[in-house]
Amino acid sequence: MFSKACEYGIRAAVYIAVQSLEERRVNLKEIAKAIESPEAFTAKILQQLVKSNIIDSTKGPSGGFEINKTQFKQINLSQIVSAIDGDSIYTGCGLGLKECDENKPCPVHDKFKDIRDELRQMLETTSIEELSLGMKEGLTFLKR
Amino acid sequence: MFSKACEYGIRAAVYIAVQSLEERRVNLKEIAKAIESPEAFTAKILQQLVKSNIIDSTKGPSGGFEINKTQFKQINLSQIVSAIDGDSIYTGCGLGLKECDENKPCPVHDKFKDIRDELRQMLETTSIEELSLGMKEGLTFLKR
DNA sequence: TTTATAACGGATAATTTTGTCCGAATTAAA
DNA sequence: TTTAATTCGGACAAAATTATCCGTTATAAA
Repeated sequence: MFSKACEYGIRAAVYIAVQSLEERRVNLKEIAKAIESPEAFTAKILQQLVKSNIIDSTKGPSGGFEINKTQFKQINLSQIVSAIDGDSIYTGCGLGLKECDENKPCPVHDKFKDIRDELRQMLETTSIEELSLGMKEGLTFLKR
Repeated sequence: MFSKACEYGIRAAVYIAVQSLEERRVNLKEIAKAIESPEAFTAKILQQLVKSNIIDSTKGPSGGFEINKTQFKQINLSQIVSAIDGDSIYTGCGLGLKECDENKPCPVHDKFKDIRDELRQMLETTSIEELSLGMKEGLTFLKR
């Protein structure tokens, strides 16, 4: 469904969010360990999230990553996915055709449209806040 | 969503089905041209479909690929996807966790489950027959 | 029986994605 | 002011996926 980079990106964002709830800024090493991801690769992904203004970063000692609490409700999965994988998941044809729309649909166009609309709906309505609360309550997990 | 190989595989299967409706057996060259796919790569994918008993092949002059009409109703998208991409699309965790289930769910487990169940439902209930009929009527397309 | 056609199978190559390394820039703490 | 911690950025490497090549096998037609 998503690229590996995107999976790591979502996991990292959720972890950062959970820690930000407690006013904790976290660094790369801690994040990679917490979500069991390759450190250097995760660094690249975090940089993308910083550039997309989804997370904030601070250099130097006691630096690291955090999410501004005022944005908690506004950041959703859709933004993270778009930042990392682009929006091909929404716009691309299910069978890989370059040109596929209502006028010239592929054989599965309508059926895929339904599924993708629901996926989009889900990603857009799932906030980072919601996900971090589930984590905080110990109901969900980010590794294994 | 699917791998490129899987996209080509579905397109090829639909094309073969449409031609089989008219009792036409088609060869690799024709298929690759019709669906605008790389010939040699498509050959590999067709071999997978043959091994999975989704399509039939015949060697030699006037040989090629076809789909047994008696199977038209039984072959669905789910079988093609499973044959090429495996069933990770059904079973894998949306965030890439090795271990993710009701007992130890990732933060998006439930939401993804809903989407994937619908995807599965769609793939399982969409037959190759249905798709080939849309093509035959000139309503859907396999290239561009 | 010979020949040409087409799928099959294995090796190899190109491209993309995933992952690593390392030095530069920044900045808080000593 | 110096040092150490940390992100940032670019180059590089490994792995996976996509794609090609070419000889082998089977078989229909000549």
